Amino acid sequence: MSLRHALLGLLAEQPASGWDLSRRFDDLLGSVWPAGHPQIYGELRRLEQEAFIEVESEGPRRRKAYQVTDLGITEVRRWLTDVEVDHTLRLEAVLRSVFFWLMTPDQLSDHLRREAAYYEAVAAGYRQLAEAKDRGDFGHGPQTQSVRIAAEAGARLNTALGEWATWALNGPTVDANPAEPSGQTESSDHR
Amino acid sequence: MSLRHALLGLLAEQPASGWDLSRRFDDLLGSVWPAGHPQIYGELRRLEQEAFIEVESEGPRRRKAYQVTDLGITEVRRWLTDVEVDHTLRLEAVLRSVFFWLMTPDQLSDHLRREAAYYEAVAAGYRQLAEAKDRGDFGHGPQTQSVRIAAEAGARLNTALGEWATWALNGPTVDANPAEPSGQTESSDHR
DNA sequence: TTACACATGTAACACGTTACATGATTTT
DNA sequence: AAAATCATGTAACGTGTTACATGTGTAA
Repeated sequence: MSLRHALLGLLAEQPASGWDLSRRFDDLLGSVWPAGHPQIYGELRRLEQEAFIEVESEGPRRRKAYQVTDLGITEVRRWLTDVEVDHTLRLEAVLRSVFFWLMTPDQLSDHLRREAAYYEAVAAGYRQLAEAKDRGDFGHGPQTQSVRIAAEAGARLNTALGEWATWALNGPTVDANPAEPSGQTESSDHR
Repeated sequence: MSLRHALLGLLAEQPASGWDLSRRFDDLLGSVWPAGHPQIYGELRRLEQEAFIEVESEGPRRRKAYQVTDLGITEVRRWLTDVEVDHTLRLEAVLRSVFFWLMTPDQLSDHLRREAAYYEAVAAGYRQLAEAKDRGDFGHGPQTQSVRIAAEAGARLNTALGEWATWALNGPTVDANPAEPSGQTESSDHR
């Protein structure tokens, strides 16, 4: 039940309509938490009923902007501090890897090359976003900083996946060294 | 619709019952693709109806072991080679980071420390598994090798997340260097 | 005036989780 | 004899996706 808290969190920044929120999910959050507009509108209706949000204004073409109530703010904060993080992750790419032995070597290397390229491109996108934030292109408010942290995750995760695909491509059996030379995390390693 | 293909893939290794498959998801795949037993039994029924699998044997306490049919093998292979990978990922931890600004500095650093510890522990587990595979504790068959690759992903991803949390803890603003200096790609997109 | 972006919603379906129910075999 | 584990399933619910439906304001 993260969607409702995500919506509350976004509304804590500034009032927004279902449309706006839908956009923000597509642009920003979509890559870690996809949400289609039907789900968003539905959740907004429920959040309003439960008094976590209220209509702030009504605009042109029947746009309705919502804002969080105090109750809503309290609720996001409670979620952030008191509710255990759900660490479940869903990664089809890794699931598939368990079945790589069913592919021919040619199919597999083709696949891995595509994957590596994909992840590197995505990682580059996040790195650009991170740099823009660091340059101050979006100000230096606390919200911007939070997004900066999220972008860092996007960069690091996709970089890791790209490197993983490349590693797998070069035949892990040939290369005898394990997952990461053991040891603790030094700052920026690899690459 | 990855569950059915995952089931076919697991059955391609060896015949197994719903119970066995449920266990393998819990132990092995659960961390990248969770599936409860009700879903598994349901999917098995459908797979049997569609002739992708068939009952191999019936054991004690009405255990039913299934095996893949040729049609089933063809279907997993088709999935692996012809169906685009769904790159959607779902990571509550990263979603939350967008709302870190709603937490007090104390709450946040406490949170990040826990997160870092969690990911490091999980990463260590995967590294152990990887080492065991490399030592040949499970033989050197192609299936083992695929699992080795999956374990590598688990190690790398969780290491990356642990490092991310540590990085975030040390105040990203203070540390001026971006996500990873390396190459810059032309105005890249992400999504 | 036509097309496009804005804006909201419903309905049907697919997927996933939790709770409940049942019973057989093995271990203590 | 009781408890634990093996083993399968149903029902209800919650979440997420796709397709469909509708209409408004703005720019070409």
